[in-house]
Amino acid sequence: MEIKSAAASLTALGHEGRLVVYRRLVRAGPAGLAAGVLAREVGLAPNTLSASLKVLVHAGLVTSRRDGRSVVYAAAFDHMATLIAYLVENCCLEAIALPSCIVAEGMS
Amino acid sequence: MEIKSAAASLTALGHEGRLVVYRRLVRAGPAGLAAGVLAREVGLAPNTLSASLKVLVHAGLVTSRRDGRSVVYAAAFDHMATLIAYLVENCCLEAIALPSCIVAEGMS
DNA sequence: TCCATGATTCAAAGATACATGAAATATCGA
DNA sequence: TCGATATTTCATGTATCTTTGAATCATGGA
Repeated sequence: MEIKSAAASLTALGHEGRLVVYRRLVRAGPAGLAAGVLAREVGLAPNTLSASLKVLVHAGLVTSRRDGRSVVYAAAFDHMATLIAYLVENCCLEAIALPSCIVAEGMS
Repeated sequence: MEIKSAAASLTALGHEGRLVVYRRLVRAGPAGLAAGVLAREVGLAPNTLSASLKVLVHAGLVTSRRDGRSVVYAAAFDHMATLIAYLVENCCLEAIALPSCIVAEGMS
């Protein structure tokens, strides 16, 4: 992962509202959640949530697909795994031996 | 780690300039680096760097101590370990079994 | 086709963040 | 104390972010 992508991902998550949204999507698992359901659950206006999701999708942390009238959003677990690996490799002490532990057994 | 602290840390790192600064401090290890040296190495004006360091310190990611005429900054490795643990616990799939691997062997 | 539902886009306003020159503060040595 | 070095603070202008109401777009059913 390049530094620009890492910074974009960190910025996207560095907003309490978006972090709440992302965490809710993580709990929803790969099946994801429709935008409307998500809006009700996290207590955001539909347009506000749409803006937050746009940032998360643009950063690569979330994917979307249309399902009938709904648009279903899901956490991109592989992207988060890559981000965590970046932090471990670049932002930790003596981290050379760790990534395999995280990436291999971790998430995705 | 609380969500507010996590968001603040992610925001602090979600800025390419600050991420570069933080990575340089990580490479410097626990001994840290003086502000002036850091400014020269990352190519930032002293006052600009000072502002970036202020954000990182406020987020808890970096510590500072005065050493003579210099102020030495160092990465707070334990804080980063906590942040990574937060991401693994809250933002990953089936992460229940993982944190010990990271926190125990990881960094700090 | 027409309507209802689900979601996004647009525009505008207010709030924050960013970088920078100039000034101020802190420390040390002469 | 005086000057030099190291760093921070302040003030400023600019840019970006965030939210929200209103309008628009997309889909499916009658």
